Amino acid sequence: MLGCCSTTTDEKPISRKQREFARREQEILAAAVSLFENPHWETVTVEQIAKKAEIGKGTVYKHFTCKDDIYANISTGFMTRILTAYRIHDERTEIIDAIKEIISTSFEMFLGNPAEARVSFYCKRGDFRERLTPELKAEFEMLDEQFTGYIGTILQKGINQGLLPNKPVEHLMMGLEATFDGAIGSIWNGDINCPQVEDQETYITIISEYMVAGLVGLKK
Amino acid sequence: MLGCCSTTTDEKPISRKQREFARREQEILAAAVSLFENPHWETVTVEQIAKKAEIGKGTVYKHFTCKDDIYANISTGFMTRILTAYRIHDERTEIIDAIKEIISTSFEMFLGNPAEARVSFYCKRGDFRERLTPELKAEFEMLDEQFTGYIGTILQKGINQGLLPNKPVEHLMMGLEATFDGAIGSIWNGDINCPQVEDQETYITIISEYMVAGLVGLKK
Amino acid sequence: MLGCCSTTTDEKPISRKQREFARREQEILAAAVSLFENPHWETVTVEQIAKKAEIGKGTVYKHFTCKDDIYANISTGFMTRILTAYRIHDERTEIIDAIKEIISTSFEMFLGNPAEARVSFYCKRGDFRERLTPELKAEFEMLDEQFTGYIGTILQKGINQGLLPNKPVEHLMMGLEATFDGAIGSIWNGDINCPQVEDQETYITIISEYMVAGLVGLKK
Amino acid sequence: MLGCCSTTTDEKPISRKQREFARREQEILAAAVSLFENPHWETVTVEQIAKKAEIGKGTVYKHFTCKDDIYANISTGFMTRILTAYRIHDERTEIIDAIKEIISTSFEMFLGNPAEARVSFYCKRGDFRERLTPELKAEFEMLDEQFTGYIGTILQKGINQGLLPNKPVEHLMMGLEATFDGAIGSIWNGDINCPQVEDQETYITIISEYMVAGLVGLKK
DNA sequence: CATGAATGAGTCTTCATTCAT
DNA sequence: TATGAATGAAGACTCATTCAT
Repeated sequence: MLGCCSTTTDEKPISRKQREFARREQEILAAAVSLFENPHWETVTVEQIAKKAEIGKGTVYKHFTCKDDIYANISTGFMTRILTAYRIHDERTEIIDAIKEIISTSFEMFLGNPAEARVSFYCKRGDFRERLTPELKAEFEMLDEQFTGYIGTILQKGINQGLLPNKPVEHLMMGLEATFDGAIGSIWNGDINCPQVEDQETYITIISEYMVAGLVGLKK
Repeated sequence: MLGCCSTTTDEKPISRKQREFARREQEILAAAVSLFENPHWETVTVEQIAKKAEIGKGTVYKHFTCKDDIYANISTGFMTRILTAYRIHDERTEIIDAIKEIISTSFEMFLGNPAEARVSFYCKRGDFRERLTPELKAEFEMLDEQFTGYIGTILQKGINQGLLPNKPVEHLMMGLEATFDGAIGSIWNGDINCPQVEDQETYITIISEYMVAGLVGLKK
Repeated sequence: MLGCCSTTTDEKPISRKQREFARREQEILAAAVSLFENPHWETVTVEQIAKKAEIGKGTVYKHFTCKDDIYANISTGFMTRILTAYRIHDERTEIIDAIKEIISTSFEMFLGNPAEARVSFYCKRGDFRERLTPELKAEFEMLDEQFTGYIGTILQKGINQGLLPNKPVEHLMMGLEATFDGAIGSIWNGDINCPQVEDQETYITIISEYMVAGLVGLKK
Repeated sequence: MLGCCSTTTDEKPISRKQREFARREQEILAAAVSLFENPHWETVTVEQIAKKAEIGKGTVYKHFTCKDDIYANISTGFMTRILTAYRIHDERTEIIDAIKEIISTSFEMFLGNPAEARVSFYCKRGDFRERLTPELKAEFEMLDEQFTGYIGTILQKGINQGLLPNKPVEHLMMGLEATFDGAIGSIWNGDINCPQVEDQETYITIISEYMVAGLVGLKK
């Protein structure tokens, strides 16, 4: 009945009222996301979200047990959408292209949805996960697995085809993830990190090439 | 004359009292650092710092104009120490080894001083830098330049020796920095990112190799 | 919608809850006023007001955006009451009597409601007005106009009837206001100013006569 | 030895050191006055005064027991200077002119020395006087008496000459003082009180005329 | 005497969460 | 179910005054 309900498969959507209630949940999340767009997203208050969603503050708590619950739902929703975006290009047979596709899709999703991406970053923190209810925790773990599973499969194919170094896929993924996370962080926070670069796009190109190079280069 | 005074070269530390005052400043910073060790470092209050340093709250404000001033001083101090650590191995002639040295030194410094490192990360944020006084801003910029200067010189040598791709050193640095930042972030935040890894050391080894590979691999 | 709402004409006070909320606002103001009674009124804290009103500190901020907002509402409320008090005697035809009536009503209101009067004095300060929201600023200006309008009309009649000197009513008002303000200030602050006087009433009589004399005396 | 010492007649100014000490006191007061020039004078801190006087904060407390003591000394000094200014025109024989002279001198002194005047206003407050040491209290009382004595004598002459109404001089003074205080207050605080007036000078002229008119007008 | 470092109570304001209607 | 008023702990920062050197 709470935030996480959006992911449970409602077998029998009983009635008008229930549908309305479900829709309200999405409205709250949408309001939150629109407010989180600015870099000081952590300072957005529950009251502001409620106002933006044109509902009462108390109602927010009918849908989400606490503020963290809102964060969590934004994050899981976003992660799900990324997975979906990945799968659109599933048919690619060239492994290296597939990897590049994943990288570029990831950049697109993160930079195109800064609010959700920022929240998702926050939701990766260990201490955040600790605070979560077991249900949400499990949901995050499931999504994490889907990510590693999806990317891991592709990397494994690359290894099998001799395109990538024969190392545990988890290890290969670490470098990718670290570079991606670091790059995104730099873009969000920092004038400091990418000053000589004319624009963001160039930066992303450089980083993307670096990611692939690091992956392939490990081979020897 | 306040916090930042630690960086001015006191030509003649006139008296006992002045020395005591300077020491007190270090005690405050040490207290802050010890408190920032925990992942919730941002929630540490000035009062807690004062209590830890066994002084009154007001005294903290005799040394630092505001909380941000404390952050900034921890960060600049840490950055200075890293630069010093880099330079110890200055005599290395093998470029690739020099790069590896920088990477491992960085990991050692960041993971060995999590509090200061965390704060330094925070101090890289653009909005933080904006809030700073011109003096501190300039100091940060100077340190930033020393970093890019130091690493840039080594990378340039690598390019000249044909060991690294002939690209602007700034571009080469971006990948390195992004991966490093991302890896550090993963370690701090996350159980999520390195689950299959037995220990942190392995993770660092993997990332370090990845960084070098990404650098060298760009060549072709 | 906050503090100032007391002055908007609630067309349909929709519900019990709304009425309760409005009442609470009055209770806060009443608590503040009762606390402002003592001469150190400026040192009264929001917390004290809240405690007196038997509510939480945070609740105060549901009704008033800041401390100044409380001051402003007390002042506008008081000014409105004075205007109402003036108008009770509207039918007077003797101009000099009307003026005396205004003077004595003013003294009664200011001395009978020292807290509100003191705050109102404070709210006349230019720097206070600057800090105000445009809405409150406008409300004050409106009230100021009503005051000058009301008194100005009477003075103008006096001029027309040849009872008062033919000068701009604004000029006539200045002397009145200065004397009144000064007298009130003396009473509030000072043992110093009226020592030989047996009691306050005598002082007021003297000042009132002086005010009228100054007004009429300018004629020649 | 403290602030108030400046008014005791040093019978034997023993030596260099003592003179230096006495001069220091004047420097502190001068620093304070220069700082009190701005309308937010009450927010000036002891530290600011010390810095301006180019001495240590502790030294201030060697000369003045507390902040109020500084206020008091500024006020008594200013009051003394006003009395001196009054007496310059002592030879005037026309009573009405003498009164006008007092009024205009007062305006000149108060508007020409806003810092000292403001402080003096503050020092007239009953609660301020209460906090004072008996010595300072007595000094203020002495000065108050000199004021009432000086002006009272002139007014009495006016009464004797049939120029002023035959009332207790104290009563006559009350109106004058109230108007003067109110006018000064209006000028300091207020955009509100003198809007239609082109400039301050006009306002003062109007008020001055009003004061004389009030005085003389009481006659009948 | 001169100093200025140290103090800590006191200020306003914010906000996630609760709960009665 | 929806609401929004109420809560109160918490936080950054100030400043008159003291006191050891």
